[in-house]
Amino acid sequence: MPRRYWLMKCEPSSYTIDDLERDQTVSWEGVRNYQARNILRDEMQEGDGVLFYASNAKPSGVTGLATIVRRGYPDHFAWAKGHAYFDLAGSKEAPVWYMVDIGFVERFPDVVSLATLKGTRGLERMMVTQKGSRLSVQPCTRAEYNIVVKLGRARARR
DNA sequence: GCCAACGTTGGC
DNA sequence: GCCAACGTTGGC
Repeated sequence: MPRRYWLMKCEPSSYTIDDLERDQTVSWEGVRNYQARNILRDEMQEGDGVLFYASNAKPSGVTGLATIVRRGYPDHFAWAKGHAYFDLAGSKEAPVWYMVDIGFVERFPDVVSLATLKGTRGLERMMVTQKGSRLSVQPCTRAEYNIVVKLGRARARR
């Protein structure tokens, strides 16, 4: 299986690339959307590349890179009664929701803003640049990933 | 804070 | 199975 690439969103009020740099690895629980669940459960593999995206931020954009360090496994918070991520769907015996672990790779010196992504050739078809794109875990192509990495690193040379 | 876009729920 | 109502996401 060749290395694949993803974009994962998180609001800075919950977790940031700085938090990930401090923690080095973190479990990505709490995703409660079936399309995203399918990606977490079935598609992500250890070593895949992740664009770490800050949503609802000033500005929103890609703040760094991560990688999948543990492929999909059941999100046990889904059956923790009283927990914010508790969900009636599924059970320990028949899990519905899944999570992965991600690891820190690199923090960009500056955020690559959504406006920049939208204005960059080659990213016109990237999911995050489309209007109304709400999926919190999105696939992207290797070409798109590489373009964003270049943008993120280029800013260090200003 | 506003509101458009989206996913989910539930009545019928 | 349709679709209106609702709650959430997330850009601005």
